[in-house]
Formats: sequence, structure tokens, C-alpha cells
Amino acid sequence: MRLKTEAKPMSKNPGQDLSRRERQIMEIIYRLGRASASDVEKDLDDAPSYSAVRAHLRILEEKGHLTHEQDGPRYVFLPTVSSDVAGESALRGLLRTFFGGSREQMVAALLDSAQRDLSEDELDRMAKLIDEARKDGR
Amino acid sequence: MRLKTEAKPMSKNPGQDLSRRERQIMEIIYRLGRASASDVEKDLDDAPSYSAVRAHLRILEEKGHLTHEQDGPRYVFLPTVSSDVAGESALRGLLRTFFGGSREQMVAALLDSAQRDLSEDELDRMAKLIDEARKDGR
DNA sequence: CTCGGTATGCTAAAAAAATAGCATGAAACC
DNA sequence: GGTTTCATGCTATTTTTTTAGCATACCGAG
Repeated sequence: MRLKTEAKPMSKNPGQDLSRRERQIMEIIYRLGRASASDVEKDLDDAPSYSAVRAHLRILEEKGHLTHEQDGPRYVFLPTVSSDVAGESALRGLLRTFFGGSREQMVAALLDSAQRDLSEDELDRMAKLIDEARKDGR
Repeated sequence: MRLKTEAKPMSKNPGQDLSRRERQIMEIIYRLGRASASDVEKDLDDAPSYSAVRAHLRILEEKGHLTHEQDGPRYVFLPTVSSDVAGESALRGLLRTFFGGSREQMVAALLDSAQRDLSEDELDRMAKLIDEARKDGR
């Protein structure tokens, strides 16, 4: 019996110890929130065989990145680390790699890449967020 | 003669076609801006042999992600895609994967993860950025 | 000049990742 | 009840990645 999902302890920087496909699959699952093997397969542009996808899911679970629930006849996989936490962590990575640690520069890039599709409302809400951060700070 | 750096055309999503080590090395070079083989080796936590690092650099150049300049006796490698462009692209990726496309949510996470170390000034400047984006929009 | 350090070019091998195939079982369908 | 469908468990194989080793060239110190 080796179905016990013996999750190894995870590294501080999740995603660093993932192979190419594994990362690709984790992204899909984070984006979807939860997904079965066939969900993942459908979402993959260059999907290999169904078998291959399942193998990756199994390994990701062994590595402790995923867990699964039984949903009727099939498995539905979910991340073990919440989207929030993983997102923040990933954000910190980018911050360091591309923006020299400057959150300001990062926001600038974010706004810059948006331009066309940022509504007045959305900007308002962002401004409010920053304002609140300011209050919390002091 | 096969030293010609025959860069293949790159995919829209740079980083998607990189292996684990390759990604790791690209990150280092983006962070440093430019780096020699030994710079990269020093920066790697779990560095393999110097030879291995050089091999990766060569392959990354073949794939078109890096280029090199001769700096005295050694090669110095730089990304072919500017940090700005690559950063924006990576940001868009995270946006999609973890924040459901909501830039607002992303800024929230960014501020949240900052809390302790965000200065008043930095917040001011961010607010100004948003304000300017607002003006550009209309 | 010769030696030690550091670089590159090239080649080969070990390790990990990625893929595919087949047997089996349960539910849905006709 | 038979059969089609879709799922899993397990195993085998191919391909890619990752690593290391050695010969050679250059440069500056002793």
C-alpha cells in the first residue's frame, strides 16, 4: 500500500523544485482552483497523453504540492498551499528578480502593462488600497 | 563552425520553455543584469560544477535567451529580452495564475506582503503613479 | 621563462523528466 | 446483460536535462 501521499516538507521557495511540466500543471491548477486529470489535460496547449498527465499529478502529490479529493469516480486535485500564499510568494520572487525589490517599480510596470483596460473604478480602488496601507503604517 | 548563436525564434511566454536549472540561471542573470559564468556559479546556492554552469549558459544562448559580450578574457552574458519586458510578461503570468486577472487584487497582495517595510514616501509615489494612470486613461 | 590561475571548446556519461501502454474496475447506456 | 466510457494502478521506455572531465590558450607573478 503506497497510496498514502507521503508529502515531503516543502522548500521555502515553492516552484523552485518543479520541473517544466510540473510547473505548467501547477499553474493550471492554481488558475482553476481545483482540477481533475482530464481538466488539466484539456487546459494544456501541448498536452501529452492522458497517462502522462496523470503521472505528473501523482508525482506532484508525492512531492507535497498537491492533494486530492475523491469526487465520485475521479480524483480532483487541489494545491496544498493556498493561492494567496503561493501568489504572494511568487510576487516576492518577481520583485527580487525583475524589480530590484522595489514595489514601486513593480506597480509602475503593472499599471503600464494595463493602460488600455484599466477602468476608472479599478484605479480608484487601488488608490484606496494604498491609502489604507498608509494609515496602517503609522 | 557552430559557434554562431543561431537563436531560434522565441515563444510568447518566455520562461515557459526553460528547464529548471535554466530558469534558475536566467533569474540570476536578470537580477544581476549581466554575469559571467563564474558570477552565476557563485550566485547559485546549489551550484554544480563550473562546467555544468557553462553548458547551461551555452544552451541558453543557443535557445536565444542569452547573448554574450567578450569582456577581456571572459564572456559576460546578458538577457536578449530586456528586464522590463520580461518583468511585465512575468507579471502578466502571475496576474492570470494567482489573481484571476485582477490587478487590484495583485496590488493588494503586494501591499499586504510589504506592511513592515514600506515607507511613507514609497506609498506616496505609488499613489502618484495611480493618479497619473488615471489621467492617461481619460 | 615557467608556473598557477582562469578562461574556453569539446565530448561523454549519469540522472531526471516526460511519455506511453496495458490491465482493471465501476457507473452509465441501450 | 452486454458494452461503451472513463476512471485508476502499475510498469516500461524514450527523451531531455544535468552533470563532469579533459585538452588547450592566455595572462600575470615570481
